[in-house]
Amino acid sequence: MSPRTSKQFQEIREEKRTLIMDTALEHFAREGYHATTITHIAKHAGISKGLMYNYFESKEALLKAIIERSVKEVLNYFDTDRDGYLSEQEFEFFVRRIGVLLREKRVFWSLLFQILMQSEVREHFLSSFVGAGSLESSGINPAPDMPAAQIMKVVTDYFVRKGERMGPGYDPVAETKLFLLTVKGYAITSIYAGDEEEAEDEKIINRIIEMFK
Amino acid sequence: MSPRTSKQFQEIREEKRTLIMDTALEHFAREGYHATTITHIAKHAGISKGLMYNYFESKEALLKAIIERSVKEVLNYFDTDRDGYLSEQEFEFFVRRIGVLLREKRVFWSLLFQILMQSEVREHFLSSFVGAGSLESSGINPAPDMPAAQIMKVVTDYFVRKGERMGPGYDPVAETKLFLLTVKGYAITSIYAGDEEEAEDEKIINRIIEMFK
Amino acid sequence: MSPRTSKQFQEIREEKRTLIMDTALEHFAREGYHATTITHIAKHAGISKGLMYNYFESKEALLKAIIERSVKEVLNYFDTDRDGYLSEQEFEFFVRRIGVLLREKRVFWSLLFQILMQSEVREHFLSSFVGAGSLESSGINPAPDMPAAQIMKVVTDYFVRKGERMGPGYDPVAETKLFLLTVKGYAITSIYAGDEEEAEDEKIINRIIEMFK
Amino acid sequence: MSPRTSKQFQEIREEKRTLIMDTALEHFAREGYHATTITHIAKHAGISKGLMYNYFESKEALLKAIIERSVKEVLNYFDTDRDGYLSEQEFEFFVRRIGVLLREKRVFWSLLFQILMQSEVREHFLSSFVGAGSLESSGINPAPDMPAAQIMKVVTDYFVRKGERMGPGYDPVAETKLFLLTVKGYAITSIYAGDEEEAEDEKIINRIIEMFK
DNA sequence: GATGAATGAGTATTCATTCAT
DNA sequence: CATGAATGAATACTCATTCAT
Repeated sequence: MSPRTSKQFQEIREEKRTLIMDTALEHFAREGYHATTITHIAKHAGISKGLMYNYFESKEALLKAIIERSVKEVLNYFDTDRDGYLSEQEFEFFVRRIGVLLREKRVFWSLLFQILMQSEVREHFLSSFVGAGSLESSGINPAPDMPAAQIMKVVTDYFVRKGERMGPGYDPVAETKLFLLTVKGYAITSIYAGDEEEAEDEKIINRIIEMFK
Repeated sequence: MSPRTSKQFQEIREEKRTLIMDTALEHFAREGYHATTITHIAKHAGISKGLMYNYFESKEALLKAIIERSVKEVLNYFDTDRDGYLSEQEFEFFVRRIGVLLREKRVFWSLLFQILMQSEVREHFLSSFVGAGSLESSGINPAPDMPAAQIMKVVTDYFVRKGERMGPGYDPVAETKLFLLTVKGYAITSIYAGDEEEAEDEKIINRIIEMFK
Repeated sequence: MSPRTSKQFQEIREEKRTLIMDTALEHFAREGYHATTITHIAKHAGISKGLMYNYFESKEALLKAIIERSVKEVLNYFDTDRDGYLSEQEFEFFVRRIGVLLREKRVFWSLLFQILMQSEVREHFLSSFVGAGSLESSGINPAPDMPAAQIMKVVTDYFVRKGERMGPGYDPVAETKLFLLTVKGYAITSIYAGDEEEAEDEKIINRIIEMFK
Repeated sequence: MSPRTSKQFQEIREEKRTLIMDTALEHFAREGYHATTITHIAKHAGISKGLMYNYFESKEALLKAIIERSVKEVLNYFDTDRDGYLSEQEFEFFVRRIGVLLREKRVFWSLLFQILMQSEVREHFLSSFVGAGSLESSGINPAPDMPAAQIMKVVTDYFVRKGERMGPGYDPVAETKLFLLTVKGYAITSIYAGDEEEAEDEKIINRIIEMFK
């Protein structure tokens, strides 16, 4: 009988927001952003279309919120590396973590790649939180203020240092690019592989570590 | 003034068909399939909407035709390898050819990847001419009747043979997967890289060859 | 701490009702009835949407209440004239009072005119308390039971009497119409004029009085 | 069998455009802009909703087109006065013409007034072709480049000249304002009067001319 | 063959209103 | 009394597709 406290309201909002985002992510990833209708999302989330708009200003805003959330989570995942230095041992750990991350957030990555593939959409959407060009191009000196760019820098530095160790025959720039490209390849392979193939993944990760450590 | 022969008609038809497909490909790739309207394509191709439907049954049919055509071209490109055997020298040639192919048909690949990323769409569209799962999964024993599958087989065989050469420490299955994944990573990197970065591509290709030859 | 008396409750209710109506009037007038949302009103009145419906059955009912209240106030303003007779001196006073009234309730008049301009809406809304056609048409013999109609009658009578004084060249019906029309013109000019122009209003009022006295 | 010529297409477009605008004007005026739905307009115009958007970019664009067209027609109506001088005889003619104009385009005026009454909407819509403030405020020296402003100037000049004729007791500014206000009053009275009352209009016009000539 | 007007099913979005708490 | 989450009917707008000419 007594009215809901503002804390209760807060909780309801948070829960429902998450529910909507999770549902939407799933469908955006599977059917594509355009092909997924708000009606569809609402139905699968068990709410009315109208309510969606109580939580998100628009379909695009919903997409942005999803990406923003996941990017934040991913970056948090790498927070331990923020000392800006990657030792050989840490490098191995780093690569393995990428593997875990890909498996754990498969649906999100699927969506993210999809979006990155549309040149028109890319800038409009991602520049703000990923740092334009940091993930998709192989450019090496990215703007240092973006979290994603920081990770990039850490990797680059690792290969530069390795270059010092390896002598003049070693090209750190090319090696960085090759590593990044391999990671991307691993990523899309991993994202779209059926679950039954996962078992063997370990071997591939080991080989990648072996190659670039 | 004299009435055109039916052969001339045929040629005009073929030209216009190509024009439409080229225009559509460009826009599908840049703005995405859904975001591209028939009106837009028709306008940029310099024809009327109605005529579009004279050449293609539907928007989907147009997309299918585009993919079909390009897949055919790509496969023709590898026709020399149809003897089913890839020598070490041929392997190097094979990898370089992939690089060329990616650069030459960037727009198409951009579109293809986009489509492959949508799990729902993938099966519906591609199973027919690429062979389900052949490009996107790393599965190794594909159906042998598909042209894409044949290329796959050639590659697999190459690594099996290399395995025999390398001794028991060498895992051909893992190595094949690693190679495919590297190629994919190279592909998406190459497709979405700006033109200014192309210059350095050669080094990467060389490194890949070195790694897997 | 002691429980509020029912009288206090009543007062609170009345105050809140007034607050809602004032807020709504402001927004209805400025942005238009349709463009103003309940959410907007509630937010600006500092209450919840739900509470709004505790005080008013519907958006339309709110509008009706606003108009009703203002019409009542306006008519009260003219209560002194209810003796049904307008002397020459009283006429001057009457016209000046119209000027004051327009300035004091600008926002309401703005809303009222807006509503009166929609033929479809007019009858539906206003017939009940203003008397159909009394304000917007120049018809001269209105239904005598409506307060607005009574004012109309007083004015008409004034001009009839003036006609007796002025002789056969004078047409009281036309003169009444001209007067009403002038008042209307003055009204919309006054309502929509910027505040800086108000200063000169006095001259206009004087000229109107001069013309019709 | 042969395809339509571009001239035929032109004609079809022109006709349908007019049909849509006429239908929409009618409904906008009667029910108000917001309350009139596109579906409603389309149904009454005997076309599909979709076609509406083939001719007008949006509901708002439709409204703008309607106003633009009518304003143009109205201004053309006064084109003869463009010599910038209004003699006494011409003044009489001018006033009568206003009367005719109001009767002939009643529906449009009804719509225009409605829009002018919403302060929020006014500037957004009308500034461009009417000249901001020229019709609704009584300011006297309007920007001289707007057609509506030119008419305004002609009127103002008329009263200034009359002031010279009338001597120091005559205030041309006040008189201009009074005239404009009377015209506005006449306008709204005329627009919203039923047809049966039109007959008597002549007398009023005569009185207005008498008063201001 | 060629055109673009016309259709209509579908899509995102809005908003008055209800109701559990 | 008070809240704001939830609903759903309505609305503007889009676009692949058809078809008369």
